[in-house]
Amino acid sequence: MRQSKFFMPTLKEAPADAVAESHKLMLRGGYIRQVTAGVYSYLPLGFRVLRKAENIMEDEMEKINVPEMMMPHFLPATLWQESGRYKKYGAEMFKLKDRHGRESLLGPTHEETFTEIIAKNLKSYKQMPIALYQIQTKFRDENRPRFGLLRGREFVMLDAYSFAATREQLDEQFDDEKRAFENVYRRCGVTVHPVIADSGTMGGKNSTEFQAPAAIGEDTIATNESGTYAANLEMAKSIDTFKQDPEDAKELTKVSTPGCDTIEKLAKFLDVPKTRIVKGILYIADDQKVLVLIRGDKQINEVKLRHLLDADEMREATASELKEITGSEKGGVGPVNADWADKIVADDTVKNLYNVVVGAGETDYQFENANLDRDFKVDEFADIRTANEGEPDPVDHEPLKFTTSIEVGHIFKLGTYYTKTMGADFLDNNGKAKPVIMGSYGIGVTRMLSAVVEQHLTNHGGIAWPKEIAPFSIHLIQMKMNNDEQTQLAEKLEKELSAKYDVLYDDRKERPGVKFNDADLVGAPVRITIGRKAADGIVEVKRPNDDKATEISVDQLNDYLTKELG
RNA sequence: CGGGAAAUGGCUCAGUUUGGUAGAGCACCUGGUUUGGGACCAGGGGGUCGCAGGUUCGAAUCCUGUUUUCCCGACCA
Repeated sequence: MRQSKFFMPTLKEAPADAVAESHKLMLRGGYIRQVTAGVYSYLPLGFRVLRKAENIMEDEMEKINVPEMMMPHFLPATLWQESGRYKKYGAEMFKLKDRHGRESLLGPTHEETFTEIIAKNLKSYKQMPIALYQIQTKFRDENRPRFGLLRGREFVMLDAYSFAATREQLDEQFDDEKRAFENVYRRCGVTVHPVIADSGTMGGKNSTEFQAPAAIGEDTIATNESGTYAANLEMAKSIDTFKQDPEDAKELTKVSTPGCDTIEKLAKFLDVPKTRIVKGILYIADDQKVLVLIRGDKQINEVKLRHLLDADEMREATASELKEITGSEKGGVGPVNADWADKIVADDTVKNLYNVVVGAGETDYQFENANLDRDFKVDEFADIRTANEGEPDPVDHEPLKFTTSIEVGHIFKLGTYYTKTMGADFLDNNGKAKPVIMGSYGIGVTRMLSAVVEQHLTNHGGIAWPKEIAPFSIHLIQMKMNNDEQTQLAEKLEKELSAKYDVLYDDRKERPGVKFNDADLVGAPVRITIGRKAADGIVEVKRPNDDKATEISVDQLNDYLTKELG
């Protein structure tokens, strides 16, 4: 490809809107341009990278015998009403009406569509196990799109769905997909950690996210040193090392604590450690009033809490609800005489505490010396706290380390939720009808590109693309366009190398600085410069992270390229 | 959805406090000089200052509304 014909609008300065390095570089390099919030055009350079990533995915799916197909973007609401997700998905879904007033939507994901096609066309256990996938644009009306391709309202996703007659088949399919995904990430040059994840309110087991550590990730993962434990922070478990020495129960005493509406202030005012305070927070979970208790030094993890309560909708009570229901404002809410609560749940850290401070059910008042069972009751104990960095992991008891990361994939054993609700049955070998067992596997393709760039920034303000997804393998740069020897050599090399590699030949009449800076943004694994010594058959080669170029004779070029590019 | 910030030429930004009819650098066009890490000189084109009202002799600037974008948080099978 001749660069003079290649549309690659580079920018000297990044638009002020861009914050993430990957976003800035993709804008500056002319990979993408924003059309509206969370929606991007893929310019030729970006499109080449996208295509290469997709090709790798297609290759890996082919290897595990999963065929590609394509579902429509435009879907009828009826399909989603069947599964019950039309309402549940809520504001996140782009909804629209056609001229007849029929409700429709732009697909945010395709469980329903795939399940339906299986429900109608797969009838026997003999046809299973089988899996299908597509690579396709998804639409989600995100509340807050951000960081370029990281969270878009329109994005490309690979979504695969497996259909099995038995659990064993599902397990095998799951392992195949997992292996295929790991191959995809490896070939795309993304470092990922498979972590234990939340499978959401639709259920599902073995929920595994592929998390790519990066500076601008939206998630936090907790890992241990030896790699035996890795979990999304919203699911991470840790061991609580705090132990309070047993004490005799003292008399319950009400004390005034003016203005103490946080644990911080309260601990200071009463001069007690936070571990001697139990905080109470009111949650509204599917219209139930749930008082949640946790030791003062810990934070509630709402994902764990939601799982415990098995709630579809759950939120913290508003300030006015709090006052109305408990009679106290923030800080004074506690479990003693909390008859208003439909349920009281507590984190495990609330066990084995003696003479603690709890809210007295009255603004600015606390009880001291409260004791479990004597002064208040708990309906259920569970781990509902957020793990802290440095706490021992639950497997090998090593300190947990937190890392921000990008969720570039999510796989899990979906089970029979969709097949049951949508009637996807098959006959087993006894002629008995059973629901098909599903698995669901997704890669955020465009998001993954952000992750690749975040993980491959160079010291020179450019990108070092992994060779398999680099937009070009070789960037051939001619220094002086009016030098015949250089032109001859460049055109010869362009022709020869193009037979084996993707070559971008910079034939523009630009100054060297301009060409080199653009080359840093293109980020090809090998840059070949044709300059002064062209007549002697000597060129220069450089990789994105090399500080200097190396002179090499044209005869040696093939060996060098084979070594670098294969 | 809650909080914050911003919108002036393709990009980065100044001008807004104190109203007087729009500017710089980069980019672009022409000519010339240059040519190994975003050149220099000269000349030139391009903006009804997000939009709509209002105040005023006069609004980028003041007021009201509105739209859009970004950041933090919540949300995100």
